[in-house]
Amino acid sequence: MTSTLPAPLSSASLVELETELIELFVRLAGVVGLPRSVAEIYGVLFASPTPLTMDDVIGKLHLSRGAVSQGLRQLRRFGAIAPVSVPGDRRTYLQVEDNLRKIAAGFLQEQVLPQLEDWPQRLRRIQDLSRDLPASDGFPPDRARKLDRWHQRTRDSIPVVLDLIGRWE
Amino acid sequence: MTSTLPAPLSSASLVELETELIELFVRLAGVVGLPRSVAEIYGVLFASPTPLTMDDVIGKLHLSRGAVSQGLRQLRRFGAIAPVSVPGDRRTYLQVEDNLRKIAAGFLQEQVLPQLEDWPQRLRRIQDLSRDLPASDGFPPDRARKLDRWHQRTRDSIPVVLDLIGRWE
DNA sequence: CGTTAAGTTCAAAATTTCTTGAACTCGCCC
DNA sequence: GGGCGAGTTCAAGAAATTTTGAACTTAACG
Repeated sequence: MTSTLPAPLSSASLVELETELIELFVRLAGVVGLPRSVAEIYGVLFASPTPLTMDDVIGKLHLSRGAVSQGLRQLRRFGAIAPVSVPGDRRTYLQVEDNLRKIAAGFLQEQVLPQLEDWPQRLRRIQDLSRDLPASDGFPPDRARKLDRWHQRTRDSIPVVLDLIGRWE
Repeated sequence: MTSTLPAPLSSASLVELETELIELFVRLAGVVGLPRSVAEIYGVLFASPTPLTMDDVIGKLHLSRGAVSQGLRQLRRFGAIAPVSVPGDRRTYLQVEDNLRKIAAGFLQEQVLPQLEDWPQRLRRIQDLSRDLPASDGFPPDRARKLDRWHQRTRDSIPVVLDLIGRWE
């Protein structure tokens, strides 16, 4: 166990269980397009029964301080980890969130929705252009309508999916 | 409109509508981690009322023959486009699939599920390791169980999600 | 205040991923 | 069979992404 409060500066390497967990999360991260380092960090924190400091994490992985700092930021951004403070200790301890619904919701909110934000304007523009076009030149008008539906249905589905995931743990 | 049957070798560039559609799909591709070129190809095909040949696509995009060939392969692999043959014409024409359910299903099947395939073995291994570990050394056993549930729920949810999407178009 | 430790930032290096283009395969037609 | 056009492959190059590490910021403490 690493980092009791006076911080033993442990640089213990990974035990096999940690390695396996990390490998699992690395695969998962691949699916959603997150870098390996982020998965490794999450894996280390997931394997630990107690919150760890940044230096604990660095000690366990072959990653620089900078990489860990940025990885932690990403994980915090979508709520996959939470900072914990311990009175009388300057350092910030990191604790995993292991409620998948919360993580998924954060991920959607922070990494997916921003990408879909300007769809309405773009779709309107596409509708306009397709109307102004010589009908013979043939962008099929049902395609424009179809895109609209894709957008609406995507937006409508997100809460449903979150609700679905919400029934999980 | 490009490529009537005797193939006019048109190298027309993109009209604005095409540019806008492509930009839309490029964003979408970003969300699911597909390269820009794949999105561009899909955009060109989506904009066209009739199926196009590979050379039509090359003529419209700044992409080499090789890149287009590989991009088309990816799109075919998960059913986002379909090859069409025209009697008396050696070339293969490409037609978009614009049914989102089919595309999503193909994508899950080909790009996501393979990544989750070995979870059962990995999870069993993790369970074993965590049992063999000094309990004091503290991988919380509920975490191992939680991972199991993540896996089960993920598998169970895929059909539900596909069904949800299935109600769309 | 000045010192120090924790954590962040960012330009440059390393790595990974994508694209190019020329060589190759395949099947059709004469 | 030989030639040709359509399409694929893959090693090398280009581009994008990730990581490093040293300089910087911030805030706690004496």
